[in-house]
Amino acid sequence: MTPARSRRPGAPTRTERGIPEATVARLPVYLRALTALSDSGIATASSEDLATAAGVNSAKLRKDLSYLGSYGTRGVGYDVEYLRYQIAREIGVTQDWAVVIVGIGNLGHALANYSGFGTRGFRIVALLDADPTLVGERIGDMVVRDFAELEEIVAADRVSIGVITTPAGPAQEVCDRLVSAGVTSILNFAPVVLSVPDGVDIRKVDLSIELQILAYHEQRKSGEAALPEVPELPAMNGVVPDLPSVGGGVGA
Amino acid sequence: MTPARSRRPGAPTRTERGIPEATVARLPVYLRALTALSDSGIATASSEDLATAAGVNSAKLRKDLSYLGSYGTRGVGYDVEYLRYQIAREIGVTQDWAVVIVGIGNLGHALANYSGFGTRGFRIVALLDADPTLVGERIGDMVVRDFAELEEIVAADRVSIGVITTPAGPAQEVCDRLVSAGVTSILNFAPVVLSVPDGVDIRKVDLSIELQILAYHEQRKSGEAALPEVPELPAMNGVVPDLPSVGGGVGA
DNA sequence: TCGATTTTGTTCTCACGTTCACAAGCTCCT
DNA sequence: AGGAGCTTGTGAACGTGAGAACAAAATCGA
Repeated sequence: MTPARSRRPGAPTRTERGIPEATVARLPVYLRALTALSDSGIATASSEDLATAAGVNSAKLRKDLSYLGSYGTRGVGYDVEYLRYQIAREIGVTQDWAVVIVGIGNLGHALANYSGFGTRGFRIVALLDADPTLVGERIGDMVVRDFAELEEIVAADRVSIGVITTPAGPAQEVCDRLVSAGVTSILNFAPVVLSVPDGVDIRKVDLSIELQILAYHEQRKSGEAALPEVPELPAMNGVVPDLPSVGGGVGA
Repeated sequence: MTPARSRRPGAPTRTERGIPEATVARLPVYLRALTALSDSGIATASSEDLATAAGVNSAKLRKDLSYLGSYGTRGVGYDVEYLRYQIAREIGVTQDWAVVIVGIGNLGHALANYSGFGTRGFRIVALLDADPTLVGERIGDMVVRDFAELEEIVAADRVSIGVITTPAGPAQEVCDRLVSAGVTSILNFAPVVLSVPDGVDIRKVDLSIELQILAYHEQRKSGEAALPEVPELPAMNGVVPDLPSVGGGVGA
């Protein structure tokens, strides 16, 4: 029936021109590596060179790039400038994305000052906070505005990306406001699980989770199998060894 | 030959009591969810309740927990306090981990002020910077010290975790110093790929990469298939459309 | 022009991760 | 005491990701 239904059993389920998520997450790394090579005046690089610069192995890199198209030349390698442009275009950083930052505490401050937001392609159009004592403060060449102006700003500047740097408490409410104002991508630094409707993308950066993952591995390095030995079922209805309020961090 | 070599073909390759990496990354999330439930005075929770609080599905949660042992009760659920303690112990946050932060720019500042480092279990023992104009500055109840004192501090306080918040330039050098001083886990905020010897764990938090991943998905939302159309092979040895220095961000 | 050399693009296989579905086990009610 | 009703723990199926390996294509030298 379907003319060329070449869905082999083991083939990754991707929509037409869709790129696997794992690959998407690596494209920015390749982009940065290419930029570094370009700045060093290198015009052509093999997959091996690129892979080394990006910290992955070359087979993976070649496979990743193959999802974008055939941009290399066999026997030669990749043209650095050309590949850089193709990846940038695929990611979407050839155009500018308007970004708002909500929650101007320590972290919001740091991000606002982050020079050029680390990478071009993103333009901070507003710093917002609900605290009246913060509104009006100058940070770099921007002024903190009232969170109430959110909808207006999003509409005026076609903002599609919001960054949440509030404490955990108000984060969900802020998130809901962002979504209903029209923001469809959110980067969340607050230590909570946010729920968003379909169609809205959300990514999370969580400091204390990263540290805890490191701690897990650290624990099995020093003193192999030296977990604090504890009775297996000591206290189903009684006392549990004292535990400082781990994991509950609600502060920003 | 080998007595009980029960390596079934499809079984995940894990060493004795080793937990899959994907599961380890979720344990801190469960820990936080349990703490929230505990703070609400809830003593018992089903896998469904927990899964909702943690933002995952219940089958995954149950499987994750099963790697730790059988801590639930069929027909009832999990004792919140007890499970919380077991996870905390497994991760290693029942003990204190000494942490140094290197690079007291905007971000380092923010992390230093991060109340209780978001989560107990981690204790910042030093803020370090090589810039003499920063050394001596007070941040909260700490004073910025000279990076040259690193080795001394690591040895004195048994520091095993280092956080790098320098610009990209000095990051590898800082990393090398940390490693040779005895630090075996590193959390890197600098936008570079760091190389470390075996036995040292490294995790990376990269703001601009997160934004670029969001941009990728954003691009295929608005204007489906509306990638800027560009000739497929226009400029192997010629001009490439102008591209601001994307991905090269070296600022902190 | 032809073969040697290099390096990409792709196929194949295996490992890992997620989800379904259900038996095992616990509690509670009759 | 026994059965009904939940909920866990896990076996099995499925989907995604990683890496080895190789055929296809391009360059270069003779």
